Amino acid sequence: MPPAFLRKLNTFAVLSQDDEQMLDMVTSQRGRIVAAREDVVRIGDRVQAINLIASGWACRYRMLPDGRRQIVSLILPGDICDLNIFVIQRMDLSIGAISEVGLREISREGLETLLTAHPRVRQALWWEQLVANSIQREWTVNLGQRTALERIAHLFCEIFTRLKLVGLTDGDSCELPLTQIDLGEITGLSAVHVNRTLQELRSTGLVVLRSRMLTIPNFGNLADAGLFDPGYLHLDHVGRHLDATE
Amino acid sequence: MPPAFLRKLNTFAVLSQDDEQMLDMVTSQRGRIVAAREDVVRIGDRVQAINLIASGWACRYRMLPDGRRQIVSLILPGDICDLNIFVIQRMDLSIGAISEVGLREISREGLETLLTAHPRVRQALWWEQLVANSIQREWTVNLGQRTALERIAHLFCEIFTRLKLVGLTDGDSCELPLTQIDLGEITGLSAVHVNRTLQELRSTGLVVLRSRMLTIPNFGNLADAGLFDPGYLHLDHVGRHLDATE
DNA sequence: CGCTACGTTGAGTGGCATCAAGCGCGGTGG
DNA sequence: CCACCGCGCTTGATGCCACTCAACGTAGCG
Repeated sequence: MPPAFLRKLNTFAVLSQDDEQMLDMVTSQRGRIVAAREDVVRIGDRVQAINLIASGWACRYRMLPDGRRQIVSLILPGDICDLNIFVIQRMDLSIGAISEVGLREISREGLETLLTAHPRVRQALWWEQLVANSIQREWTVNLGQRTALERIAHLFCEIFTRLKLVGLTDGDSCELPLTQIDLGEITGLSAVHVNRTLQELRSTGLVVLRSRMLTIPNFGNLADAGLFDPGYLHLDHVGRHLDATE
Repeated sequence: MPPAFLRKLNTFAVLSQDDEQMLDMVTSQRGRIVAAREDVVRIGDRVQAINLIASGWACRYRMLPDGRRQIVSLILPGDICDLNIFVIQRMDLSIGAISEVGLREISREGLETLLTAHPRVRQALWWEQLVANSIQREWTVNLGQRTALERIAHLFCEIFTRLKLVGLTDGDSCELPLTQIDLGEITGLSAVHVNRTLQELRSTGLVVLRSRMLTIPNFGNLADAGLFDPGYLHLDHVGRHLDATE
């Protein structure tokens, strides 16, 4: 199976073999492993390279002075940690590993080559950014307007859909390395209330959740419960060539 | 006084006279006026050009099927409605005018000229985007972690700071064309509770609010109340040349 | 086998929503 | 000119959703 990020970019533009080779070269120069619950980069760090998540889950988060913590976005396999970070000197928030994370680093020169000499890759990367922004806005809606149950249902729908895009689902199941505390910091709820809401989702058969594995027996039902409309993920754009692989 | 957007871009990069002339040309080709409470663009609309807000306030918002509405971001004078929208066919959310809005349209060709032939403008536009993303994340924190009073205090600090950047403050005052309903749809609170929270902010002297005018007698106090840390607005980057104008 | 992290459960509380009514003001038309 | 209306602001009463505090269960692990 192709790596997640290739699979993902390929859905946003039809890449040539040449494009893919260049991508492979640029992303296989340097990498590292970050243990679960460690920081990938910390707020204030000097920006060296762009990190691409090859495996594992990470998140962007911000702390308030009194210790409250908000996870502002999830970074799943194939996702890039902020392209536009190159115009910045220092990180303006921290990125933490949720599970063990495998990183690939993209150097400034490598990125510039991609952007200038590979227009289809450039297009795909623009899409990546656009979708990331759109997700960020949807989270605003989630936190501002939805009830606890809707928030969690919506989150699960989003996660499942994003993982499916990069081939990390298995039937109606996928991994879910988030603790209930994590879920609370994503949805703006207390861990206790997350627990009770999960029980409700379970008892109504909307989700099955055990040993870090999420199963969604009927996606439509969960989507209804979470008012999930996948439009903001812009899957409608997904490349024509997918017809061949699906 | 220079137009807001020029003033803003100039804080993100030092523009030459040539840069400014080109910007002026590109943005003065076409424009339109949108009345208060009308939509600037509607979800599903075909994307024609990039809109730049020359005057007035607008907002991006999303509706839920049952009528709930969330304002996901404020667009103030000098702000651009999504650069990366050119890779999209149709708008994925609506933009509404809060007060009467004066728009300038940037054509695809005009934008491409700017991005390729004017590196400093390109840099400034990247910054614009980066800051917009950062603001979006901060709103996630606001909705997820802060109390009603903190949310509104934080919002006021952000608005005042952003307006100050483009020269639209007057001492410790600025315009605030938002209704309490708008404030509720921004902060995820009911209009009734916004009202009561505003009274609390007023009675403690943190803000003065009357006839669409916001006054912040002591910015530090309000910032403390809202846990406002301006780092996410990246003002520290603001150009060296500002020394001359301030 | 104790430690730690995570999950679960119960009781009590409170922040914010909802419902409802009234007020003030500017706009509009008879 | 004034009655009328609509919109936004204000206030009170009531209730619920979600928080806090606290205790206990459970599983992985050194």
